[in-house]
Amino acid sequence: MVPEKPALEGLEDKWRARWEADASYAFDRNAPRDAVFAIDTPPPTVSGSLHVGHVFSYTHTDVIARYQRMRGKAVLYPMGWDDNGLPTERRVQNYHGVRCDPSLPYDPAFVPPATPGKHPISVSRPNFVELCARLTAEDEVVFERLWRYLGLSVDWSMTYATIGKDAQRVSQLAFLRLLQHGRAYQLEAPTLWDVDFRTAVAQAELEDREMPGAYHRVRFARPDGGFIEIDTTRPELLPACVALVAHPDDPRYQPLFGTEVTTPLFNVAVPVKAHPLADPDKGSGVAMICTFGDITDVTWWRELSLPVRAVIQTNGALRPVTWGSEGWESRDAAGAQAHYDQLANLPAVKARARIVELLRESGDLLGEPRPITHHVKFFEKGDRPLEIVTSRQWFIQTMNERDALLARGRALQWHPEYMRSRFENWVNGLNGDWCVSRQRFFGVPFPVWYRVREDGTTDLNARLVPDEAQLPVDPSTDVPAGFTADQRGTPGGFAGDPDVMDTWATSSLTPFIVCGWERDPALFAQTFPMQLRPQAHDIIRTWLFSTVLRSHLEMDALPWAHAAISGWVLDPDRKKMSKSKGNVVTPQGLLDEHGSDAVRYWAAKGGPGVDTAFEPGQMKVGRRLAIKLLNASKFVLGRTSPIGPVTEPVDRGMLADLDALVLKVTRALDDYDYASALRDVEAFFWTFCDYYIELVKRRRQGDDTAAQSAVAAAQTALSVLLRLFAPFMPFVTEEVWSWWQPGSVHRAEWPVAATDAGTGGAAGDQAAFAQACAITTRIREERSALKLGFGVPMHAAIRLQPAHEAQWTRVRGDVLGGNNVVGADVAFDVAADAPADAAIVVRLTPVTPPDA
RNA sequence: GGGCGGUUAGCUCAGCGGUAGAGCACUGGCCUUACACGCCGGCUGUCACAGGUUCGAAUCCUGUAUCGCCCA
Repeated sequence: MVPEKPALEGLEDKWRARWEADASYAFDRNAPRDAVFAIDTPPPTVSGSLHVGHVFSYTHTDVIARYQRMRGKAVLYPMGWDDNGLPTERRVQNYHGVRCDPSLPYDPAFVPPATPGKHPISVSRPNFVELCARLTAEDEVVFERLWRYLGLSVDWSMTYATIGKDAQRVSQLAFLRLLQHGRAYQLEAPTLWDVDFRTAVAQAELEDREMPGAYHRVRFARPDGGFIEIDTTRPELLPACVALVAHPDDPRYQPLFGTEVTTPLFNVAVPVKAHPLADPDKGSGVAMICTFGDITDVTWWRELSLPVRAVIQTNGALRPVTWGSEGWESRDAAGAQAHYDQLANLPAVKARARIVELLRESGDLLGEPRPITHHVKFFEKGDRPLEIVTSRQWFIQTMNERDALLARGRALQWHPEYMRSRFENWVNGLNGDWCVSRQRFFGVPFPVWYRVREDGTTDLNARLVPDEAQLPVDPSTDVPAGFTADQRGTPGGFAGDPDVMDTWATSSLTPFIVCGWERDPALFAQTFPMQLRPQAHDIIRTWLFSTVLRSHLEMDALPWAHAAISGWVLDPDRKKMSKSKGNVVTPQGLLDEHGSDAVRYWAAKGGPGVDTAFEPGQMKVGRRLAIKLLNASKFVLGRTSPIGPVTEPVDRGMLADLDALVLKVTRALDDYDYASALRDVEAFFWTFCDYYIELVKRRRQGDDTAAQSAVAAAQTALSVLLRLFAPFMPFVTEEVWSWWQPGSVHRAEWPVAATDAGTGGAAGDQAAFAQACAITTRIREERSALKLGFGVPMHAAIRLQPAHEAQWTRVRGDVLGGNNVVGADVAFDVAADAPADAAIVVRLTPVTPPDA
C-alpha cells in the first residue's frame, strides 16, 4: 500500500523495531561452512564517546554485511564492547572521583558520591571494578541504541564485552596454552614504563612526541688527567651511568676504547665502549649509557654486557641509594652520597634541574645547556615521558615469529592492497617480544598463583595454574587447587598474580570469542577462520597485528581471509576529527538532522582506506536521494496493471542497461568497493527517473500492449534498484519494499543479471534508448533556450543521420510524448561523419505562439 | 631519516593509456497530476611542477615540490 505523502521521518524507529522483533539479522547456525560470512567487528571503546569516525567505518562494514546476506550468505555479524582497560579506569576515576587502592578491603556498602569531590576517594579493587562494570554497562546501552538507529544489521544476540566472562575465559585459556607451549614467559627485564599509570606498556602503545629539551655537555675524567666530553639530554641519569660509548670507526675516541673514565659528582669508574649504534654526528660523538634512559641504552646494556645501576623508581622519582654498597662502588662514596642525597626522591625533571646546579658548581658542566627539540617516547595515553624500569613481566613471543607473520600478512587480502605495507613496516620494526602484563585493575587477571615460601616470600618459579574447566578465575579471590582461602599470603600458602592483561591481549582474541573457541565446537568449525576483519588503519599495528599473531600461535592459521581498512574522517581543515580539537559532531545529532540513510550515503561514498572530509552537504544529497526513492517508487507503483511482456525498445533498452549495472555493482561489492557501487547505482537511478520515466510516463497511461510493457519494465527496474540500494540505505528501501513486496528487502535475493532485469535486451535496444535520451537532451536545451516550460506544446524540426532512421522509428512515440512535442518534421540528412555534438539537430516552435 | 598515500572545476571527489567528469556551490528558466525536499538548462579546469616512454599521458616511468599518515 503506497502512502499518499511518503516521508522519511520515523523510518528509523519503525524499521529497527521490526527488524528486532523479526530477528531479521539472526545468524543461521545451520548454514554450511561455505555459506557463512563471518565478520570480526571492531569492539568500540565504550568509555570513549562514539564519534563520526565510528559511524563512517561501521557503515562500511554494514554495507558489506547486508550485501553478503542478500547474496544468500549466513552472515555472522556480532557487536562487541571494549570496556576492559585503562580508558575505562580513567573514565571511572573522573566520573565518580575515586581511585583504586588495592590494599583496601572490599566495602559492600560503598556508594560513590553523586558528584565527584575535589580529592579522590580511595576505594578497594573490587569496589573499583564494580564501578567500572556498572558505568560501562550504562555506556553500552547508549552505544547499542545508536547502532540500531544507524541501521547496523548486527545479530545482537551475539554481543560480547572484552571484560565479559567469556572474553576472560578465552583470554585466560589462550594464555595458559601459550604458557604450556613455552610461547608465554615471565621475565625480569627492562620494560617501558608509564610513571603516572605505574604500569608496564608495550611497544605498540608508544608514540613519539616532539618536546623541548637541552643538550648538557658534561665532562668525565680520564686516567691521564684529561677529560672526555659527552652530551646528554638527561643529566639526572648520571648516577645510573654504566659506560660511555662511541662509534667503533670514530678516530677521536678509538684510543679510549677499553679504558675507564670517572663520572663527575659520583666518582664511579665506567668503561669506554665501542658500538655501531653510537652516532658520531650527535653531540660530541660519545654518549653515556645509563640504566636506563631509552631503548638504545637497553640495547647497549644487553649487547655490551654492562651492569645495572637503576635509579628511576616506578613512580618516576629517583630512588634512595647507599653509595659504596655492592653495585654502587665509588672512588669517593661519601662525596657521591652527599651529592646523591640532594637528588633522591625527586621526580626526574626536578632532579635534572638540581643536578645541573651541582654540575655547574663542580665545574663539570661545560657551557650552558643548549635547547633542542627532540622526539620523546610517551605511552599513547600518558602525560609524562616513558621511563624504562626493570620489573618482572609476562611476555608473548613475537620476535621469532616475524618471518611467519610477514607471510601471514601476504596471505591476507587487504582492501586497499597498499595497507599491507603498514603491517610489514610494523613487523619489521619490532624490537622485542610483546609485554602483556599491566599493573592495573580493570582487566583480565593472569590465571596464575605462586607458592609462598616458609619465609613468607613469594616463589615466582613455583607457579600454580587452574584447570581449563575452572576458567575464568580471579586469583585475587579464587583459590588454587589444594589450598584453602586462609592460606593466601601465608608461609607455605599461595599468592595470586596481581597483574592484569594488556587490553590487546583480549582484543587480539575477538575471532576466538566470537566463534566460540573451546566453548562451542560446532560454531567454531562453522565460522573460523572468518571472512572479514574491518577496521581503521590506525590500529593495524595493535589490533590487526596482535590478532594475526594470536591466531598464528594458537591455530596456525590466519584469523580471516580479508581485511577491509577504513580511512579517517577529516574536518574541513584536513585534520583528523578528534575530541581534543573540539571539532567533533555527535553522531546522534547528525542522524536526527539528516536521517540515517543520508548519513550512511555520505559514509559509503568514502572508499576503502580513503580519508574523507566530514561533509554535511553530501548528507543533504543523500537525503534528497532517499526522498527521490520514495517519490519515484510511489509513481512506479501508482500503476501496476494492466501488465504484459516488455516489448518496447525504450523499455528493453533501459532494462538491458540495468542488467549491465547489476553485473558491475555486484563485481564492485565482491571486491569491497562499495563506494563505486553506490556511485553507479545512484547514477543509474537518476537517469531512470529523469529520462526513462519521463519518456514513458504518458505511454504508460494507456492499456494497450505498449502501456503494459512500460508498467512491467518500470516495476522490474524498481524491484532491482531497491535491492541494489538496500545495503546502503536500509530504511527507505525497506519502507518502499513493504508497500508491495512480502518480507524484508534485506532478506530478498540480490539481483542476478539477465534474470531479474533480463528481457534479453539486445544491444540494439540499448542504442535506441541512448538515442532517445540524446534527442531528449537536445529538445530540452532548445526548450530552455526559448524559456518555455514543459507545459507549452511544441512542434519540432529534427535532423538525424541517415543510419539512425530505423532507430528513430522505434523510439519516435516515446521521444515526442515524453517531451510534449505534438508534431515533428524529421529529416535524415546529417552527414554520417558529423561530430557527436552536431549529429542531432533540433529546432522547436511553439504550437501556439506565447503571445497569442 | 625510512615507508605509504594524496595533489583533477570555488568545494567534496571519481576517472588511472584514446576528444577532461559527477555532485555541491554559482547562475538562467520552468507549477511538468511522483517529487518545488522538485524539474530543465548554463558557467567553471596549463588534471602540482619538470623531464621521459608512446602515434597518443590526468592516467605509465624518473625526479622535484607540497600535504597527510605510519615507523625510526
